[in-house]
Amino acid sequence: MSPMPVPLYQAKADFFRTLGHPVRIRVLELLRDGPRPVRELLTEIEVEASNLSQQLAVLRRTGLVGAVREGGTVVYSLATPDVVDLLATARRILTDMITGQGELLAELQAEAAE
Amino acid sequence: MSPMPVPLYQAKADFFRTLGHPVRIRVLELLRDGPRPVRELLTEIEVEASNLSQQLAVLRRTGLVGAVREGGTVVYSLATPDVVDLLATARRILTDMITGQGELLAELQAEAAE
DNA sequence: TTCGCAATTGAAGAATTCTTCAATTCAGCA
DNA sequence: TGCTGAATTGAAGAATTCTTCAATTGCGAA
Repeated sequence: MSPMPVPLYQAKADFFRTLGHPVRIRVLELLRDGPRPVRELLTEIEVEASNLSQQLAVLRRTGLVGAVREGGTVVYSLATPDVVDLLATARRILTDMITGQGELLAELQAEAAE
Repeated sequence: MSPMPVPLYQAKADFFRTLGHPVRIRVLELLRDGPRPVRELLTEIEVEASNLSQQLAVLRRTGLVGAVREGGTVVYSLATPDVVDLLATARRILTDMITGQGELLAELQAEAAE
């Protein structure tokens, strides 16, 4: 059983880390439905333009999104549709965990009522 | 079209952020194959005991893993098997993205062939 | 009890990431 | 040319996360 080469889990961690920001999550979810110009992302995400640009830059560096200039605007899109699967799986896990907490809460309440 | 409630993408971001650390990734991948005592994780992951404990605490708080004390040792396990899907999807995306950067690609393929 | 091992905790400084501001680039148009 | 709106960039301080150390807890054996 060979040990996992060192740089690999670092790469995986870096990858997940780029997803670990609310604005970047929002961008990816908006791009699920197709390419969008920055201007449009900006109207849906309440954040300063320069901040959005910073987060878009992070996503670009990681290679999760691509950007194309079209005249005066820049249009962003997902680099791979797999991202959609990832977000869906994450949501499922989150749902499970919240449900689990709900059950736990219910148990605690039932217990307290005895 | 109602906007996504604010705390939700924050929750998603927090979730991904807990995955954004090489030691935590390693732990989750080791737990894929079943529950393991801390002592055993420690032999496979080269890190100080207190550091591993800190990272395990992060995973516990997020609810991704569970811990049970068995005598002198503590055994960890995945809280939900969905985590396995998430890691697999992430690997697929990484594979897509780094095609052309030989080293990492080879490692990913070797891992997939296990 | 007391010792020893396994694991965790709290806290401090180091390192990284975020947010914001000012300045800059780029394209289109008067 | 110069002006405007769109988007990006660089840099600084603020905020968060990491690593490490020392101290502590829990449990079984002597």
